Amino acid sequence: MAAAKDKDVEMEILREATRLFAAQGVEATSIQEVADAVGVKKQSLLYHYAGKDVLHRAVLEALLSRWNETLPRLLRAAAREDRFDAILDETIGFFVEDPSRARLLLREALDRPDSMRALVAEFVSPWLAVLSENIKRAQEIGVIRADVDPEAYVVMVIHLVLGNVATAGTVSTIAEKHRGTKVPERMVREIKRMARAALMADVPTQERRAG
Amino acid sequence: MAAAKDKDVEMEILREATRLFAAQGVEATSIQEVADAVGVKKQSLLYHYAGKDVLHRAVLEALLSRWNETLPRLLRAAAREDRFDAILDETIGFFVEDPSRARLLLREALDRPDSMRALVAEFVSPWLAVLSENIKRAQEIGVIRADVDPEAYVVMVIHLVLGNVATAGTVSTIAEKHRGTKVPERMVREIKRMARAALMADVPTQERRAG
DNA sequence: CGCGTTGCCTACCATCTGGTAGACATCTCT
DNA sequence: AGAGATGTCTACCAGATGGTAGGCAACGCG
Repeated sequence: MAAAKDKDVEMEILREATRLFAAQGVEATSIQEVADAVGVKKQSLLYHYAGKDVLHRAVLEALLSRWNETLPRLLRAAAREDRFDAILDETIGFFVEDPSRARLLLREALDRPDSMRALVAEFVSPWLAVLSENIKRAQEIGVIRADVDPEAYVVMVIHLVLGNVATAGTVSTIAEKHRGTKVPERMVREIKRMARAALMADVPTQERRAG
Repeated sequence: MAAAKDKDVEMEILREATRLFAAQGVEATSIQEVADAVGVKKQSLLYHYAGKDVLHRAVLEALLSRWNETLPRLLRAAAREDRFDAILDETIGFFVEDPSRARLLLREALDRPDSMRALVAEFVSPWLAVLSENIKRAQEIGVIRADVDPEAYVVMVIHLVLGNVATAGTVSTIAEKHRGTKVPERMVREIKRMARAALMADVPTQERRAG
């Protein structure tokens, strides 16, 4: 048995490496640890990924290629009518689906700012450009507040999503007994509310509490 | 020379450790490295701080005690009329003054969620309670939007500040040629604008662009 | 003066790190 | 069947890590 299972092992290594790198950081995770988690000897791992840096790159590439699969859906969403909620939902969903993604990216930004900048330039900038262009056009019509700084605004939303997902159950725990690793629904709701309120000119917020 | 300089060395160690821990993470920073940065032998460092964990704790305590010095000013600010801007300015200022603080806290949240939860409970929760209480009262008067979730809102603002400061020049670079380590003024402005817009019922934003 | 304390040092150590070399076994294709 | 590729392993290594043991000079103080 090879052809089928070989890929399985590589995928498994990638999955465990992603999890551990996200949880502890790349430097703090030994390839030994990854190998153990997969249930294989370190040297077998080194056969598939020639070095730690190779594994590291592979993990990032896997993450970003997944993101690139989501991008088209985002752009399609941008064309629809309720684009704002759709885009935000897709983005939040992507990270909530696997919080390791948020943690990994945040760590990358902290640990290797330069290489992160390159990744951002390649994978985020184009998407950012489209979004902020849309915002600018909406501003001209007056649908969106004129004082919004489009690029900066998008960055803010990214920080909201990444920060909340990555540190779910830590910073967020302040407001929640729920100490799980998942992002409390309450936080997701506030992200959306805030993102919308900071953008829209007046907006009758969809749900209105009895005040 | 002893009594005076001794403290100097300890402070110096603390400063360099803070910087390095923030930049690379605790696990990824060897005490050797810290000692070199201070210009002292590793064993001398180990004389002052019996172990790496001791040094680590000391760094965190130093940071949090600085924060506790800022707290009173915040609460005083909360009593004033323009409290919103004052509080936000103080908070942003605290982290911008030394971005290591933001990075360190973010790393702690990622690396040791449990110990971070404890720190949050001790140093953030009381302050959070006061703020959200204020927000709730303002909601009753109708000064603040009724759909704001006070605790969640404060957490969001924290994430905005921490995220932006910690990863300044990385995620934020998207929108800036300015690749320095400082937080672009543009981002600070958008944080404030967003925080305010998400909170206030209508708000004539202080500066209004020609639309 | 003598004696303990303080601060910094050299020397050393067990352990773990990423990585190499090379022995097997198995699977693939002619 | 036989040759080469493929995947897993044992054995090993040089270097770095956190930490210990202990020497030694300078100082404070009786």
